[in-house]
Amino acid sequence: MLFSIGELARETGVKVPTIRFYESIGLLSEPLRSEGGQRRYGAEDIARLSFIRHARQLGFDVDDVRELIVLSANPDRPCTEADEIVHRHLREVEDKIAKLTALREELARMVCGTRHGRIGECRVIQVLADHGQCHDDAH
Amino acid sequence: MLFSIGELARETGVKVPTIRFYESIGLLSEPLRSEGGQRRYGAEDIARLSFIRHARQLGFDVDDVRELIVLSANPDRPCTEADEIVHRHLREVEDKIAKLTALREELARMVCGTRHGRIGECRVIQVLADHGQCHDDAH
DNA sequence: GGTACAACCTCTAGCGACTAGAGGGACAAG
DNA sequence: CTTGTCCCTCTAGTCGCTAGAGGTTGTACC
Repeated sequence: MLFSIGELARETGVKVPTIRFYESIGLLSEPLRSEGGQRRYGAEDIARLSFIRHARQLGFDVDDVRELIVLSANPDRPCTEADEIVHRHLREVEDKIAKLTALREELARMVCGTRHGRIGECRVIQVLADHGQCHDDAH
Repeated sequence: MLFSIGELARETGVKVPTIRFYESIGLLSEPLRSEGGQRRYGAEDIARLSFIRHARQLGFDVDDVRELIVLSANPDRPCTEADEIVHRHLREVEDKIAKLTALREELARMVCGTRHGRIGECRVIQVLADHGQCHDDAH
């Protein structure tokens, strides 16, 4: 009926120290304890921690996760806030993709065509030393 | 002829505390000092710090930058090592793009179609609570 | 009941690459 | 000589964990 922290870790795929960490920052509430002081969890803890893990894997930061937990506990409130959080995060992800894509182009153009030159003629080093050789000023 | 740290910052676009930080981790060598103990830089410091800034903007980590600096100081050595660093970094960037793109799809599918529902029926919360609703197990 | 050993506990420190702030000294212009 | 801006060092904080030290509890087996 009650699990140890190790069992909870196995059930959810979240590492033991991470579970304790989540408790310390208030993402998980304090669990019951055994007589000897060890943490004891129930089924609802598995659900909550799985929720947290999933949100983290989707890239939400801890504050967003906190907010999403509060929202999920209030089924009657409107969906707009949750939507807002996801939309904002989606925009951030798209931003990152755009930046990384520009970066990829820059790096691809940087690579020495001739793999056997000397540093003196190496495009990599030249480009690094002279930003003017880049296509995109933004990076 | 010699610049203060603030002037170096203005020339290169690197913030003053960051310059001191780079010195502390050995990316920049220790500069001359004024009689009163303030840092004094020359033209070659601008070149080196610009090189560093550029490499950082391209996403190279500090260890890579360190290596690239050493390489750039040895024009006679072959280009292969520099090439290796850039290729490795390029692969990392491509990896990140792939992961973020998968994430974007997942998030896009998560967003509530109806913006005026309640949390109880909100896809966002449902998906978070149940990983089975995701297309991609990898995240 | 004893013993072994894995799993648990708390606490502190470290990662990367900065950034912020406190509390004070140096320098240039007027 | 004063004003004000810049500079100095040092410490601590950011984010989300992760690693390790040093000690305690729980459980399985004999």
